[in-house]
Amino acid sequence: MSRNIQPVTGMKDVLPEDIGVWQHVESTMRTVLDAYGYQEMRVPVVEHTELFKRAIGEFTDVVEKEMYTFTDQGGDSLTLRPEATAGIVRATISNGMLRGARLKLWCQGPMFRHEKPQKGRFRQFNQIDLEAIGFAGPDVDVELIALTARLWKLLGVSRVKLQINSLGTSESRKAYRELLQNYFRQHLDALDEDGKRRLEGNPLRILDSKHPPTQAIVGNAPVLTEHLDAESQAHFAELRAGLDELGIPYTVNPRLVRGLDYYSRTVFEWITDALGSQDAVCSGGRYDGLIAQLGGEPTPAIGFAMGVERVVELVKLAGAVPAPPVPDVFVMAQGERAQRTALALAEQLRDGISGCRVVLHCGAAKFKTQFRRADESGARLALIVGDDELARGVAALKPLRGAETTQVEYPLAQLCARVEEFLRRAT
RNA sequence: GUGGGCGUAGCUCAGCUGGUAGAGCCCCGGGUUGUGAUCUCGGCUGUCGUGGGUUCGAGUCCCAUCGUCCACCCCA
Repeated sequence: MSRNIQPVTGMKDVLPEDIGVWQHVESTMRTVLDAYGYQEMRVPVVEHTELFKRAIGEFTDVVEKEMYTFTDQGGDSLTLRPEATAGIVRATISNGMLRGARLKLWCQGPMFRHEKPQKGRFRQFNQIDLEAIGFAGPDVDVELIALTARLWKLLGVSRVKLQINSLGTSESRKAYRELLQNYFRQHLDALDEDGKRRLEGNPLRILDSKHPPTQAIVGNAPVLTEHLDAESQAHFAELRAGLDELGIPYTVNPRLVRGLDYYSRTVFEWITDALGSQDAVCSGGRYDGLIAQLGGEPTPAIGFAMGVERVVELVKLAGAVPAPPVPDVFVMAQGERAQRTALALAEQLRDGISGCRVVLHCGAAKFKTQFRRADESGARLALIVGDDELARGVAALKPLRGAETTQVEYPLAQLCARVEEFLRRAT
């Protein structure tokens, strides 16, 4: 056992027993994205390290200590993407897609962050990522959130709550930041280690502290939403009005500060109480400055990322997991000649009946075992090639798991018709 | 990166205060049976996570290390 090759820490296999939920989540999401006119695109898993440093922010946790960065054989510093927005934005610039365009894009795939794994947190995890580029909002902001709300509805997920906030423009945030620093400097003794460290680096995060003495101070701290520039305030008001109109419940959380530097104005987060301490299921926001910052022509945009593993977990908890497909016909045979015949018959069924799910039990197992496998497979019909049948050039058809055990034999020429007839009767 | 719990057959676990390993399920084979349920008989699998140490002797004690789970942190 110790000699076996271990999976890499924090990287999980998705086993067949779980794949149904994944596919359900993915296909439901696809349906929703189609309904809103979003187009899929695919971008590399690896980008130049520089891209993430510039997009996410050099002094964020993600960039400072969580990236999988390596030097390739050519001496370039490359990084496994820790999030998707940077890559998408880079792609729109690289491919000359901007130029005043209105882009509604999405992509899906694995992201990588070297964190310590725990419940709902992995080093390789999947995100569905969506970006609306070229839209200043706030109408798209509302639509984007409506899209996510629709997804929860279709997936039967109810234990999620929406929080929203506005960070203002980068200028007004800078001003607020100074205000906040001044306030906390007057209450230095109430801050814990983390708080003191953040005071210079990212004072907004102190608002999120779980440290009780810090929380007490936070209560009287200046509130971000009260220090927004006028335009951002109007933007935020319209966002709220839009959500109200669509009947999407939310709470304004003035302490909601996204961890990546590029956000401005609208930020939102769907949180859950069902997954332990990793409670963010889907979150995003507006990043009006990012594209210009990465060298594209100034373009407003908004997007979000959804943690697929976490959504899958929520769907499982809600019990809304669709049943896996069941074979139509289970073919069994014993002996070399019979197995060859069975193989041919199975092909005949797949040829003759479109979409027919045929499972073959090849091998030396006895019919007793094969019947058990057939039952376990959930198949409705068994097609048996035994010695008797072989000798007479026929096969036996037998309903499975029913009370009746009548065994009927058919000339092979009529096989497809008979099977089809049976399957039709069974549904 | 910091803390705590856990690491014994494919799976779930038992193994008291140290004396070189067990149960159930699964799997394989036989019997019973209206060939697939039930029942019954038999069988297989482990360097007890890894490496050191203490001891006449360690799954059981000590140290280290790795893995895993949960929390902090951070975030999807």
